Amino acid sequence: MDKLDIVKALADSNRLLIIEELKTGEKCACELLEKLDCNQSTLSHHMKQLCEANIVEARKDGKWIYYKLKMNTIEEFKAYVCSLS
Amino acid sequence: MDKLDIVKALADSNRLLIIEELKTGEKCACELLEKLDCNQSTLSHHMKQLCEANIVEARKDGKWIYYKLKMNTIEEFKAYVCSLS
DNA sequence: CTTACATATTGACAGACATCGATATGTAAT
DNA sequence: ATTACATATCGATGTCTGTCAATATGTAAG
Repeated sequence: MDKLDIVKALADSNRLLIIEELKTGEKCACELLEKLDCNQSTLSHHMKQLCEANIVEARKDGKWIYYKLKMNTIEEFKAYVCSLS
Repeated sequence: MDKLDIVKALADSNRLLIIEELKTGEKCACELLEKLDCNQSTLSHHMKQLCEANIVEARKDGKWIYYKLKMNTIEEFKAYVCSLS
């Protein structure tokens, strides 16, 4: 886990919203797109960054791609934040 | 606490280093400057951002300014990260 | 095989931001 | 008063990044 990659991936209002959505469970890209005020290509770009930072993982099912939070990484990041106090 | 402000303030390698330094306790700007590979004005700029995000607080003592982690904010941010899992 | 749909990629662009040198401000010592 | 030191601010610059339109790729249905 790279802390810097993670915080950089979090440092955007749309990506924080995406994470908020994924807290309630797996969602496909088109569901996420409905919640955000942005273009499809912009969403795709954000999902790529979240995946590359290992915060989110993707699963393909037919023509849909489902995303969910990657708990390993989140736990590691949580441990880092806890180490600050 | 604004999550976005916090993650944005964390999303820089020098500022992560600063936080790492402050984990061990209060330090003045010149001590931090020794640890970072940057200019004095750059450090000052980073400290301003960390203070404005309420991650760090400053205390003036003579000609020195001492910085330390602001635990209130860190605890709140920790609560957010914990809410993700 | 054609059409429709879901998602990714590319290229362009504007705004954000890290960095620096120069300078200003404030403080203490001589 | 002057000098030395600690820190902040300003202005300029180059790089990074969020955004979009256009296009490509992949998948399923008709």
